[in-house]
Amino acid sequence: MNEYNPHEIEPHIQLAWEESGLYAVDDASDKPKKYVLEMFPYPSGDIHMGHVSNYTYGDVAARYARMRGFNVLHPMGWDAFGLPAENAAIKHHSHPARWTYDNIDTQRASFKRMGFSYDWDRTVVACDPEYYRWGQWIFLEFWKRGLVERRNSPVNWCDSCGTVLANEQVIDGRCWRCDSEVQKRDLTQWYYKITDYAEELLDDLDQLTGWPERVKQQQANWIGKSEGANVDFALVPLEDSADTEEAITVFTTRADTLFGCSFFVVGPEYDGLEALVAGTPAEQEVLAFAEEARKVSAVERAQGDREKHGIFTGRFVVNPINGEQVPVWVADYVVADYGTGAVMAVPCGDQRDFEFARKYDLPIIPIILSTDDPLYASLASEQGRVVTSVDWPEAYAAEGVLVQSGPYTGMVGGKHSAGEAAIVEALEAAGKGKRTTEYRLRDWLISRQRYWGNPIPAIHCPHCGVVPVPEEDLPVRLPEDIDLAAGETLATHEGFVRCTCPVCGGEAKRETDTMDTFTCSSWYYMRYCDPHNVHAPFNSAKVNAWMPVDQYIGGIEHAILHLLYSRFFTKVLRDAGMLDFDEPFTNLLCQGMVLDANGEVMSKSKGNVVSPEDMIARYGADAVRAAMLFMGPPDKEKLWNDDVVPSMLKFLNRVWRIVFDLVGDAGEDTLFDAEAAKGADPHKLAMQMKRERHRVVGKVTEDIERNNFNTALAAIMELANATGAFLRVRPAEHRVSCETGGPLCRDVAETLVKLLAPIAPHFAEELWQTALGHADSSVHVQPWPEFDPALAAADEVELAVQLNGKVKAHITVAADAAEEDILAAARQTVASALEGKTVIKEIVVPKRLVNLVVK
RNA sequence: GCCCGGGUGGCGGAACGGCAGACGCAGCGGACUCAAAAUCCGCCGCUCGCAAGAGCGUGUGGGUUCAAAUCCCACCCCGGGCACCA
Repeated sequence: MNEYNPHEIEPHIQLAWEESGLYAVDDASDKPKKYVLEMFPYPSGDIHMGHVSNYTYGDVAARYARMRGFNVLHPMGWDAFGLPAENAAIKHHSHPARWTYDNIDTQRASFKRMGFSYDWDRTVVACDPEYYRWGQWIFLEFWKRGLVERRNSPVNWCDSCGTVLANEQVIDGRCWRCDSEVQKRDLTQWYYKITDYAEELLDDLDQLTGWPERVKQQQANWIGKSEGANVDFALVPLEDSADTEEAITVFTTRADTLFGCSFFVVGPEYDGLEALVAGTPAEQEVLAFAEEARKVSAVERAQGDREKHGIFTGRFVVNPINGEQVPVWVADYVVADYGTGAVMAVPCGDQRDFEFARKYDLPIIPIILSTDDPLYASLASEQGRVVTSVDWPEAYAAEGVLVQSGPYTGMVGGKHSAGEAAIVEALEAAGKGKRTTEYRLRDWLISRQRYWGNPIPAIHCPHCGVVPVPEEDLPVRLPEDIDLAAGETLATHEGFVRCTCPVCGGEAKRETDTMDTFTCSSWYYMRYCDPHNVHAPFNSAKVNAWMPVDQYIGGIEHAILHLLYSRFFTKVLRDAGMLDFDEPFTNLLCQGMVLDANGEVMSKSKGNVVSPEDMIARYGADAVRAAMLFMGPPDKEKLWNDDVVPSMLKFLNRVWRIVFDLVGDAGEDTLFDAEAAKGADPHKLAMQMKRERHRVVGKVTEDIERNNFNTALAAIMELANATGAFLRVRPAEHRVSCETGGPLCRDVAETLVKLLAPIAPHFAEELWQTALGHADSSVHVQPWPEFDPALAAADEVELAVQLNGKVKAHITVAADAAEEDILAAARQTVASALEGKTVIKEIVVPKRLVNLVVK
């Protein structure tokens, strides 16, 4: 009897797969397509358990789809630009490319050892000029379409990374990569105008029925749509000024509360602040206050409830709804880059304004109330203005009824209320307001002041301005002769910077910023569909044939970043006529983190990292794969437990023996137990075996379809257990007969092997070729086992008998027994408990239970 | 504060409103063995009981239902996202 030895079989099977090109994809196949994709890795070094989980899920999905008869595209590549490579190069006095490609080699070897079924011929490496060239091409396309902008504005600067960051890369005021504090700086930078697509990016979330709710929610939060109006407040001129035309515009979602506006606030970053206070008595004080307020760091600002500070500017504006003059304050609670950087303050309806009014003793005018409020009756009929500043503990921000609001008194107020609509309409008619929508989403800042990235294809000409590099000159190559350790950068690299203007031919300077690494990952999944194209980023027909990705798998940390940017790219390229779909990823699986046994994140500094390579070396890749799948549902966090891996090896060993027993020669049964077999009914056993085989195939199929890999594997274990029990008592003389041996046993053996093929691919392949004798074929291109629900159905079922919902006994009845017969049997079983009681209701749930309600 | 998840044995986790704890780990007992490992068989939520059995059990408190881990209401705790966004 041979033994299962993963270390012997895995390498030679991997080699055989590679030599036969088993996983090469044929574009011309007439099978239906299935695109299974996992987020490509950053080549940071050896693979970790997060990679194992991510890519094992993908590999199971891909292998399963292949066996279901799909033409499966399952590629792999590397997200190879980025700062870690550059830092490593500086540290080791080498070149980022070297570190990157070394790590890619390491990871590729590990992925092969894991047995992942990629078409390696389609590999995309983001730092390869053959790839980044087309990223530049796409940049130029965006430029043509008016989606590239270069502008000066306050940006997030990370000093330790030495570059600016996109909003999405700032987490609680800190850099996403190095966690150091981000500062605000005024710089001229390059942007992709993702806000042009804000509306569609939000609306189309509804189409994504195959995405987890939490991811869609996060994107919706991030885009942050608010419907409201811009309202103009005319500035009251200073006495010695003749200018009466000026106005300050605010954005508000609560125009219904306009009658309660008792003051007006601009933020310390407000553009026109200097002009506003010029010549006022407190000019210097106000400017000093604003300067001080601007110094507060992003981290500090992110700390929730901060005390509000403000100062009166000495100026007044006119409330457009009633002509009242209200004072203009500068205060630190106004967000600079949202809306217009100025707000109308309604302390009655807004908690922040309320607190500010309390602190600085500004009027609070009640204009919206609940009808339950004791004030309501008096104010509803009141003709004059009532101002109160004491009674309320907090602002009334909910929906309510408007009072003291002129013609709008009595209307419903609140966001999107009738009162709001009426007032905005009146403002629009008067030319003092305009309905508008604001988004929290900002344009995507894509320029980075780093070497190891895709160069922005632009040229600065003293005569022609900033001009695009002509398409035929692409790619703008990164110079290889650069000494980063010596402090050299693209900007100091003479050979890179000096160029001629493509428009006038004069001397010019090349743009020295590179693109955010997320631009590379925003379209790589399209390149996989046509990876060797030298004429275009991709052939549209090929991409339209493969895309969208049917199953995308990756970490939740990209819920906003990568997934939002990719959706944006897809929509732009669609509008450019290159794509015929709206969304890139139909189904999304966000895997949970792999944590250590105590629920802690694995990290080198904690010393709790479990090495996948170590596990493979000890137990083989198939056991590692099975353990990862068995650990829990893919989208939940998994607490890694080393003990699960050997237990999976044990399980595979067991199946190994079972398969050989099922189809091996007579007399070699290792599992047969003569004592236990005495009196066994061979025919009945065979029927049970067959039923279990069909039931489990149905269950495994359903579970894999829903990505419930843990319960799929549990079901296979059930089949193995049932088969083991069957073999234990199977009389030797029946082992080749029609029902009890022969065809049934062979069918069970092949079924077990096929069900395990996506999970333990080497193991299944070896059994398929040796034990099952299919020496010249691969189990991975066999059809998935069929199952017949009729055969899975039992002819007898056990029902629970409940009294008042509590289980008291069990009865076994024919599966098709009549309800009356079932009830009769049930009553009889619990007869003694029924004595002296009246049955007032009887419930029969077919194939499950009987409940007798008694009194 | 708003919005998503989640809370089930010693542990990881299962359960279309229908027998809570599938499957596995750990533990306990047995077979095989000189012995151990491996393998095989059995037990394994808690409490009381020699047992038959009884009672209690899915974060807490209510409710709906013949029947609730599952549905509804209120609350507590844990994880995540957004947040002075007007």
